[in-house]
Amino acid sequence: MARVLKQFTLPPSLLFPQGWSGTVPDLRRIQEALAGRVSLRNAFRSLPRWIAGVDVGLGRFAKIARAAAVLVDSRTLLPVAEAVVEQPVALPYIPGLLSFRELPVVLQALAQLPRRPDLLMCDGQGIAHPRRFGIAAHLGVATGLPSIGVAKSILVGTHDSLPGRQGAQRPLLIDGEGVGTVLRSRAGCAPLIVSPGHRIGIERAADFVMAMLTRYRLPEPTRLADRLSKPPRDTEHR
DNA sequence: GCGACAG
DNA sequence: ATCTTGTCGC
Repeated sequence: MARVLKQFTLPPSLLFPQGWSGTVPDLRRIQEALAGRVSLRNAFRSLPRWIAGVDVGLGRFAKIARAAAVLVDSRTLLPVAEAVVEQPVALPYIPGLLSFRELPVVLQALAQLPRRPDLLMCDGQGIAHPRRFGIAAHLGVATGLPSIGVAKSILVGTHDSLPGRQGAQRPLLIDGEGVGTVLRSRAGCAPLIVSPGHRIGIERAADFVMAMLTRYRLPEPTRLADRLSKPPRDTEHR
Protein backbone atom coordinates (compact mmCIF):
# COMPACT_ATOMS: atom_id res chain seq x y z
CA MET A 1 0.00 0.00 0.00
CA ALA A 2 0.92 3.67 0.08
CA ARG A 3 3.17 3.34 3.08
CA VAL A 4 5.46 6.24 2.40
CA LEU A 5 3.08 8.76 0.92
CA LYS A 6 1.01 8.81 4.09
CA GLN A 7 4.02 10.18 5.90
CA PHE A 8 4.44 13.06 3.54
CA THR A 9 3.82 16.47 4.98
CA LEU A 10 1.49 18.55 2.88
CA PRO A 11 -2.07 17.60 1.92
CA PRO A 12 -2.81 17.38 -1.84
CA SER A 13 -4.91 20.53 -1.69
CA LEU A 14 -1.83 22.52 -0.80
CA LEU A 15 0.48 20.74 -3.20
CA PHE A 16 -1.63 21.31 -6.26
CA PRO A 17 -4.21 24.03 -5.50
CA GLN A 18 -5.98 23.63 -8.82
CA GLY A 19 -6.04 19.87 -8.79
CA TRP A 20 -3.50 19.61 -11.60
CA SER A 21 -5.84 21.27 -14.07
CA GLY A 22 -6.21 24.87 -15.17
CA THR A 23 -4.84 27.13 -17.83
CA VAL A 24 -1.15 27.68 -18.40
CA PRO A 25 -1.28 31.04 -16.57
CA ASP A 26 -3.07 29.29 -13.69
CA LEU A 27 -0.32 26.68 -13.39
CA ARG A 28 2.35 29.34 -13.51
CA ARG A 29 0.71 31.21 -10.66
CA ILE A 30 0.65 28.00 -8.65
CA GLN A 31 4.38 27.66 -9.19
CA GLU A 32 5.02 31.22 -8.13
CA ALA A 33 3.04 30.65 -4.94
CA LEU A 34 4.65 27.31 -4.09
CA ALA A 35 8.15 28.58 -4.87
CA GLY A 36 7.87 30.53 -1.64
CA ARG A 37 7.93 27.26 0.26
CA VAL A 38 11.31 26.17 -1.11
CA SER A 39 14.17 26.18 1.37
CA LEU A 40 17.82 26.23 0.35
CA ARG A 41 18.96 25.47 3.87
CA ASN A 42 20.95 22.25 4.06
CA ALA A 43 19.12 19.40 5.75
CA PHE A 44 22.35 17.35 5.87
CA ARG A 45 26.03 18.10 6.47
CA SER A 46 27.11 14.89 4.77
CA LEU A 47 25.52 12.48 2.34
CA PRO A 48 22.58 10.69 3.97
CA ARG A 49 22.24 6.93 3.52
CA TRP A 50 18.96 6.36 1.70
CA ILE A 51 18.62 8.15 -1.60
CA ALA A 52 15.75 7.65 -4.00
CA GLY A 53 16.09 8.35 -7.71
CA VAL A 54 12.91 8.95 -9.68
CA ASP A 55 12.15 9.29 -13.38
CA VAL A 56 9.32 8.97 -15.86
CA GLY A 57 9.35 7.18 -19.19
CA LEU A 58 6.70 7.41 -21.87
CA GLY A 59 5.23 4.75 -24.13
CA ARG A 60 5.28 4.75 -27.91
CA PHE A 61 2.74 7.50 -28.37
CA ALA A 62 3.13 9.15 -24.99
CA LYS A 63 -0.18 7.74 -23.82
CA ILE A 64 1.13 6.01 -20.72
CA ALA A 65 3.56 7.47 -18.20
CA ARG A 66 5.70 4.93 -16.38
CA ALA A 67 7.31 6.22 -13.18
CA ALA A 68 10.17 4.45 -11.46
CA ALA A 69 11.55 5.05 -7.98
CA VAL A 70 14.79 3.34 -7.00
CA LEU A 71 16.06 3.44 -3.44
CA VAL A 72 19.86 3.41 -3.36
CA ASP A 73 22.14 2.84 -0.39
CA SER A 74 24.70 5.63 -0.67
CA ARG A 75 27.24 3.49 1.19
CA THR A 76 27.34 0.93 -1.60
CA LEU A 77 25.70 2.80 -4.50
CA LEU A 78 23.57 -0.29 -4.95
CA PRO A 79 19.77 -0.39 -5.29
CA VAL A 80 17.90 -1.86 -2.32
CA ALA A 81 14.31 -1.37 -3.50
CA GLU A 82 12.42 -0.46 -6.65
CA ALA A 83 8.91 0.58 -7.54
CA VAL A 84 7.16 1.11 -10.87
CA VAL A 85 3.75 2.65 -11.49
CA GLU A 86 1.98 3.30 -14.80
CA GLN A 87 -0.71 5.86 -15.36
CA PRO A 88 -2.35 7.57 -18.35
CA VAL A 89 -0.72 10.88 -19.24
CA ALA A 90 -2.96 13.79 -18.29
CA LEU A 91 -1.13 16.79 -19.71
CA PRO A 92 1.09 17.52 -22.71
CA TYR A 93 4.70 18.54 -22.20
CA ILE A 94 4.95 22.29 -21.80
CA PRO A 95 8.41 23.73 -21.08
CA GLY A 96 8.38 25.10 -17.56
CA LEU A 97 5.37 23.06 -16.46
CA LEU A 98 6.88 19.58 -16.47
CA SER A 99 6.05 18.80 -12.86
CA PHE A 100 2.30 18.99 -13.45
CA ARG A 101 2.67 16.28 -16.05
CA GLU A 102 5.05 13.96 -14.21
CA LEU A 103 4.61 14.39 -10.47
CA PRO A 104 1.29 12.58 -10.00
CA VAL A 105 2.70 9.24 -11.12
CA VAL A 106 6.08 9.88 -9.48
CA LEU A 107 4.39 10.33 -6.10
CA GLN A 108 2.57 7.02 -6.65
CA ALA A 109 5.86 5.24 -7.28
CA LEU A 110 7.53 6.79 -4.24
CA ALA A 111 4.61 5.64 -2.14
CA GLN A 112 5.45 2.04 -3.03
CA LEU A 113 8.95 2.14 -1.57
CA PRO A 114 9.38 0.10 1.63
CA ARG A 115 11.01 2.96 3.51
CA ARG A 116 11.10 6.72 3.44
CA PRO A 117 14.12 8.11 1.52
CA ASP A 118 16.36 10.70 3.18
CA LEU A 119 16.87 12.51 -0.11
CA LEU A 120 15.33 12.53 -3.57
CA MET A 121 17.10 12.97 -6.89
CA CYS A 122 15.11 13.47 -10.05
CA ASP A 123 15.48 14.17 -13.76
CA GLY A 124 14.94 17.84 -14.46
CA GLN A 125 15.55 21.19 -12.86
CA GLY A 126 15.25 22.24 -9.25
CA ILE A 127 15.38 26.04 -8.87
CA ALA A 128 17.14 26.47 -12.22
CA HIS A 129 13.73 27.37 -13.59
CA PRO A 130 11.96 30.55 -14.81
CA ARG A 131 9.96 30.72 -11.56
CA ARG A 132 12.55 28.85 -9.48
CA PHE A 133 10.19 25.91 -9.23
CA GLY A 134 11.23 23.04 -11.47
CA ILE A 135 10.10 19.47 -10.91
CA ALA A 136 12.71 18.71 -8.24
CA ALA A 137 11.62 21.73 -6.20
CA HIS A 138 7.97 20.78 -6.59
CA LEU A 139 8.71 17.20 -5.58
CA GLY A 140 10.60 18.39 -2.52
CA VAL A 141 7.87 20.75 -1.40
CA ALA A 142 5.21 18.14 -2.10
CA THR A 143 6.91 15.48 0.00
CA GLY A 144 8.69 17.65 2.51
CA LEU A 145 11.87 15.75 1.66
CA PRO A 146 15.22 17.21 0.63
CA SER A 147 15.55 16.98 -3.16
CA ILE A 148 18.03 17.65 -5.96
CA GLY A 149 17.37 18.28 -9.64
CA VAL A 150 19.68 16.54 -12.12
CA ALA A 151 18.91 17.66 -15.67
CA LYS A 152 20.61 16.63 -18.90
CA SER A 153 20.25 20.05 -20.46
CA ILE A 154 19.54 23.66 -19.57
CA LEU A 155 16.04 25.10 -19.40
CA VAL A 156 17.16 28.62 -18.55
CA GLY A 157 20.48 30.14 -17.56
CA THR A 158 24.02 30.60 -18.82
CA HIS A 159 27.50 29.61 -17.74
CA ASP A 160 31.16 30.13 -18.55
CA SER A 161 32.96 27.56 -20.68
CA LEU A 162 33.40 24.24 -18.92
CA PRO A 163 36.70 22.29 -18.97
CA GLY A 164 36.47 18.81 -20.45
CA ARG A 165 37.88 16.96 -17.50
CA GLN A 166 35.67 14.95 -15.18
CA GLY A 167 34.58 16.90 -12.12
CA ALA A 168 34.75 20.33 -13.75
CA GLN A 169 32.06 22.71 -12.52
CA ARG A 170 30.71 26.14 -13.37
CA PRO A 171 27.91 28.14 -11.77
CA LEU A 172 24.65 28.26 -13.71
CA LEU A 173 23.34 31.82 -13.68
CA ILE A 174 19.98 33.39 -14.39
CA ASP A 175 20.31 37.15 -14.69
CA GLY A 176 23.51 36.98 -12.68
CA GLU A 177 21.96 34.93 -9.90
CA GLY A 178 23.46 31.52 -9.13
CA VAL A 179 20.78 28.85 -9.38
CA GLY A 180 22.75 25.68 -9.90
CA THR A 181 25.90 23.99 -11.18
CA VAL A 182 26.96 22.80 -14.61
CA LEU A 183 28.88 19.62 -13.83
CA ARG A 184 31.07 17.46 -16.05
CA SER A 185 30.11 14.12 -14.55
CA ARG A 186 32.07 12.24 -17.17
CA ALA A 187 34.79 13.23 -19.67
CA GLY A 188 33.59 13.29 -23.23
CA CYS A 189 29.95 13.75 -22.23
CA ALA A 190 27.65 16.74 -22.12
CA PRO A 191 27.52 18.13 -18.56
CA LEU A 192 24.74 17.65 -16.03
CA ILE A 193 22.74 20.60 -14.76
CA VAL A 194 22.45 20.23 -11.00
CA SER A 195 20.25 22.50 -8.93
CA PRO A 196 18.69 22.41 -5.47
CA GLY A 197 15.15 21.17 -5.26
CA HIS A 198 14.37 21.64 -1.59
CA ARG A 199 16.20 21.73 1.76
CA ILE A 200 19.68 21.81 0.22
CA GLY A 201 22.04 24.45 -1.11
CA ILE A 202 23.67 24.82 -4.52
CA GLU A 203 27.12 23.65 -3.49
CA ARG A 204 26.02 20.66 -1.46
CA ALA A 205 23.63 19.54 -4.17
CA ALA A 206 26.56 19.27 -6.57
CA ASP A 207 28.69 17.51 -3.96
CA PHE A 208 26.00 14.90 -3.34
CA VAL A 209 25.53 14.24 -7.03
CA MET A 210 29.28 13.78 -7.46
CA ALA A 211 29.30 11.33 -4.58
CA MET A 212 26.74 9.18 -6.39
CA LEU A 213 28.66 8.90 -9.66
CA THR A 214 30.30 5.72 -10.92
CA ARG A 215 31.36 5.19 -14.51
CA TYR A 216 28.33 6.72 -16.15
CA ARG A 217 27.12 10.17 -16.98
CA LEU A 218 24.21 10.04 -14.54
CA PRO A 219 24.41 9.51 -10.78
CA GLU A 220 23.24 6.03 -9.74
CA PRO A 221 19.80 6.88 -8.32
CA THR A 222 18.74 8.74 -11.44
CA ARG A 223 20.46 6.35 -13.82
CA LEU A 224 18.72 3.32 -12.36
CA ALA A 225 15.34 5.04 -12.25
CA ASP A 226 15.83 6.16 -15.84
CA ARG A 227 16.42 2.59 -16.98
CA LEU A 228 13.50 1.21 -15.02
CA SER A 229 11.12 3.86 -16.29
CA LYS A 230 11.69 2.87 -19.91
CA PRO A 231 8.79 0.77 -21.18
CA PRO A 232 10.00 -2.67 -22.41
CA ARG A 233 10.72 -2.38 -26.12
CA ASP A 234 9.08 -4.64 -28.68
CA THR A 235 11.58 -7.12 -30.06
CA GLU A 236 9.13 -8.78 -32.43
CA HIS A 237 9.60 -8.30 -36.15
CA ARG A 238 6.82 -9.71 -38.27
C1' DG B 1 7.11 39.81 -33.90
C1' DC B 2 10.72 35.97 -33.55
C1' DG B 3 13.21 32.26 -31.32
C1' DA B 4 14.06 29.27 -27.05
C1' DC B 5 12.25 25.82 -24.54
C1' DA B 6 13.76 20.27 -18.46
C1' DG B 7 11.21 15.73 -20.22
C1' DA C 1 10.40 11.96 -23.91
C1' DT C 2 10.60 8.76 -28.29
C1' DC C 3 12.09 7.09 -33.18
C1' DT C 4 16.95 4.06 -34.31
C1' DT C 5 22.58 1.13 -36.58
C1' DG C 6 26.52 1.85 -36.76
C1' DT C 7 30.34 4.35 -35.40
C1' DC C 8 33.96 7.62 -33.45
C1' DG C 9 36.46 9.05 -29.28
C1' DC C 10 37.68 9.18 -24.27
